[in-house]
Amino acid sequence: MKKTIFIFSALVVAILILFQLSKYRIIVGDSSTETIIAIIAVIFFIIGVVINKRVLYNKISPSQKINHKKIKTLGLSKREYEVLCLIAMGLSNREIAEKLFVSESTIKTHVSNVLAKLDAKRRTQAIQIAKELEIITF
Amino acid sequence: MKKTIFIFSALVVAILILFQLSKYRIIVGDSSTETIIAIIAVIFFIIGVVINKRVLYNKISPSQKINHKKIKTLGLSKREYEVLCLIAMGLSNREIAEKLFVSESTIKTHVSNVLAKLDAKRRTQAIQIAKELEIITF
DNA sequence: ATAAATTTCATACTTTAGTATGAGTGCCTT
DNA sequence: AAGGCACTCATACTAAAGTATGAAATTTAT
Repeated sequence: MKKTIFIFSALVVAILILFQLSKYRIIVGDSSTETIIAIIAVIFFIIGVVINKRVLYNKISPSQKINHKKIKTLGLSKREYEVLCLIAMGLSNREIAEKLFVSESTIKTHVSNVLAKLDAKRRTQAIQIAKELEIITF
Repeated sequence: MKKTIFIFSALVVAILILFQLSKYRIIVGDSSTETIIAIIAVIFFIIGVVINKRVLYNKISPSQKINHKKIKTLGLSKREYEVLCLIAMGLSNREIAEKLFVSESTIKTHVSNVLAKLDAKRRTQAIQIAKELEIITF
């Protein structure tokens, strides 16, 4: 947020400088009006692109970012969340167990807890719910 | 593609008209230079935003659109694809059966076919693969 | 340091999921 | 009309997934 304010302030200053510069040059007459207008046009075109990219990025990115607060609200532990991510990657309980160097029954316990906390009946439903809650990415 | 060409042509024409107009007005002197520069700046700013939005849209949208060609390539039938979508929504075989008014064994057959065609071992893996192949949306 | 939470594991069981096989029906195409 | 394809269904399995309970070890917090 601080970055945005800084960038916008810098932009405003740049614009003011540009206007003064263009005014001075026109009066002095050491450059043609068309050139100055063209430069301003290009600069504002670029500003438009940059600002729009920033706005669109903020619109799109939230759905791709993980909501850490919600994970805490749900009471998901570190390990449980880890298991949830591996479920979403399409791994079986055995594969998850091997990946985390624990027994399959441990994973089953974690999965059961995850399902209960997400209020899901199946792991496929858990994936769907976790996605809607923005606690996992795709 | 035709639309893009048309819009760009229209933009170029608009720009040319603007330049001529500004030149004329400056000579005639019925408007201040700052005003004209400001108008041009605003217009180019808007053009920058619009063009950037168009470019970004084309970059983002492909990942959100369904690749119908790939569905055909995989040999997925209408019904099988339907079942795949319901799997991705987190439904169980029984729930899918109820939703499509067929028996659970029918769904099992479809699921088996889907898994074979997607080269998946589990339904969760099928979701992941289908997503990567861009045949389902999230 | 002690309580609370997390992680681990096991056993026993129930429920889904997934496979294999065979078969009937309807639709479209050649 | 006959063959191919998609859809349907059933039976009989095997393999996972998920539940319940209890318990020990470890970590974290108060």
